[in-house]
Amino acid sequence: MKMDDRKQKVLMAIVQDFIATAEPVGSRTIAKKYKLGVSPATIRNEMADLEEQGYIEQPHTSAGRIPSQQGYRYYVDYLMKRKELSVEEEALISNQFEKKVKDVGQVIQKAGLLLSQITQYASMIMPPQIGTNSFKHIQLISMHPSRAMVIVVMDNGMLHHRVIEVPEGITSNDMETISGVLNAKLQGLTMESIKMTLMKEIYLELAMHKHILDLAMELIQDSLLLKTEDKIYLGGVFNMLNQPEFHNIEKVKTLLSIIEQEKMLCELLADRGREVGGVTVRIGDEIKSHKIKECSMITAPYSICGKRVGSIGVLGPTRMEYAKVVSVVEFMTKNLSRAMERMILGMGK
Amino acid sequence: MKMDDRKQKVLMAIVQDFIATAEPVGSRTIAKKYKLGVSPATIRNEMADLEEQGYIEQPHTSAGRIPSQQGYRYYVDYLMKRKELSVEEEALISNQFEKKVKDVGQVIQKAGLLLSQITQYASMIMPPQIGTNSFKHIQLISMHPSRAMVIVVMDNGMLHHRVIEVPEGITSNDMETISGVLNAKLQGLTMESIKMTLMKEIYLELAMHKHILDLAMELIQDSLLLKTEDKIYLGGVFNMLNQPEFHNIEKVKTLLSIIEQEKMLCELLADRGREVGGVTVRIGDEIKSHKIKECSMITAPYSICGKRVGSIGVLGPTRMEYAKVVSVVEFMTKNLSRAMERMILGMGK
DNA sequence: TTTAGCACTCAGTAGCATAGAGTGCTAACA
DNA sequence: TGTTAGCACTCTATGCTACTGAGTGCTAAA
Repeated sequence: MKMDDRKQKVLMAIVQDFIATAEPVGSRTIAKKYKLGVSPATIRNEMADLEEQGYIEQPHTSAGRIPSQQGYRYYVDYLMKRKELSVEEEALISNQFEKKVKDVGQVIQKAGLLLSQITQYASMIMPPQIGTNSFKHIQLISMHPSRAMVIVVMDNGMLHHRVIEVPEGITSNDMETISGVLNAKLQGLTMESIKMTLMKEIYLELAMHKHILDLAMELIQDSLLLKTEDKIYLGGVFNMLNQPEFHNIEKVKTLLSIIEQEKMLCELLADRGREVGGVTVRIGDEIKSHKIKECSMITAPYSICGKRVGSIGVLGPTRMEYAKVVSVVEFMTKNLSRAMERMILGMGK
Repeated sequence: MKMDDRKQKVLMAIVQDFIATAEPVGSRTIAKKYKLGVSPATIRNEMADLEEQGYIEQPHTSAGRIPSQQGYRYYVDYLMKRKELSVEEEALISNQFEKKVKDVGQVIQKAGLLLSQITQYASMIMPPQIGTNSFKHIQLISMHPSRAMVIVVMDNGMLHHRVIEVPEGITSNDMETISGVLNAKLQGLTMESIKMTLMKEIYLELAMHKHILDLAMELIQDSLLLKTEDKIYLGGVFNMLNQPEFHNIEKVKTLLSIIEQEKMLCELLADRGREVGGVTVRIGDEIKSHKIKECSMITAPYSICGKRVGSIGVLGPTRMEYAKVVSVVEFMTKNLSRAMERMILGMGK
């Protein structure tokens, strides 16, 4: 694993140059551009070694070298220096998050847009998961003689609703009663605590409205249990088309067909692999989908009051500007966390 | 405008063949495949006429003919025969819509998915607009000493919510009072009827809570006025990549960059141009966006209880299967209308 | 009015030579 | 022992040419 200092410099030059140009890098280029103080011939020797060790590869004999997956990994783990955001970029993000927003969805959307604008790759954002949050309020609203809307509010501000069928003859007053009882009994509890015992208690109290109660409970359960909402904000996928590796339509197609399978992406976002300082970098095959090829993914969780509630991520070609994206993603999680907290808890403006 | 019978047949053959193959159509092909009972030479003469009149064009001298925009228009207006859906397709749609669904969003999503699956083009669906709907219920819920959530329910089942800041010291009871008054005064009214006079009345009654009332009213206004939500469901954009006209990356890029500007699409969806039997077909330039090239759009409104509340549409290359898509779009609006009605009004299962 | 025949046009493709980038190896050098 | 210059070699990319084939438009005959 330990590597000669000069080899590291050569590898770094190759990775950086390839990231910048998308062209295989030759020994002459390195000697000229990165002034290691040695001749191309020496660099060629180093390159031969690096290739033997698996850090770089050659598309064909008369071409320069490109980093292998292992090469990128070494770069990310040992060589890369964070590239901080420019003042303008930081300002752009901060500004956007200072503005008033209506709801969680909007914040998510904004974050996604920024992320893809700044990185020029695709962005993915998983909205706050509510699996372990607690129940805040339930409201039944009569919509029609035989229909009612159930609204469930979670204490983190998320909201779920559904229209259900109710037997005719249930009055608005009945609904108020049911809402009242449910609120009194369930408020502040997490799903784990809503045990059968408790349920029985409520059922007794509201025996007359068993049917409607069943439906309401179903929704509450759904809201509380639905772990991974399988919804995910995807943005800037089209940026990817500007990357030279996607000038080939076939590649674009496979990429996009994957991206449409949101579920799988969700899992990837949720799972934190080898995380370093909060940020996870997955390179090539490390994305455990045999179908995504030549892509890397950088993800990080954001939190509300220190509790991780969701993740954001950037998907780009393996030839990705890791140094930059890692910084952006990190900065974004901080801002997103803060914005979420402000919105939900009512701190600050 | 009147056209020779045989010319019509030739034009029809050219349009149909080009739609099917995406290759310029030659005189020999027409003579062989479409057996008009005349020789290629005769067809060549007809084709020369058709070209002169602007219905078809030639990419280059030694190629066959392709329909011009005007040619497609003539085809759609006078020649095309609806191609009804297959039994399987109808069943697929009906089945999907019979299933239980949670909310409007889900129905919309389902419709979009079906539309793009069946047509293999991109689908666009505008959710029900609430501009003129009436207010059903408002609920204030305390989330935190200085934050409350306002939930507004419209009588068509749409729901809007926002977290607002409230002065500390407002109790849950106060909120109940406010909710109560607002509900009593506003229920069933459309925005048009919520006039200043009425507002004053409420303000008097709730003078003590002016601030929070302002915020609540703001949300109600937003919910009621927000005409075009500018949200739109887009699906199956990636299908388009299978169309040979989009094998050129540049075209894909311009197409996709347009599609990202949802707002403009919204306007197109909302506006019904030359509508025939509920369905509007826009060919090429007729889509009033100078940037979308070589695309056609087929749109139709769906309704709830006879009132048009939204639109659905399909976007594809000008070389689109008009006959099929028109039928699909029409069939889909019917099903979507029914599903919406069922969900919101509580008819049927 | 229709058709057969024919010369003409032009995109696409295959073949071929050339240029250029980059390598690996060897031998000389510090 | 590590570094470098020189050189032969490999392989892609590019441009050129010739050829093929699809399809046309025109003319003259049926």
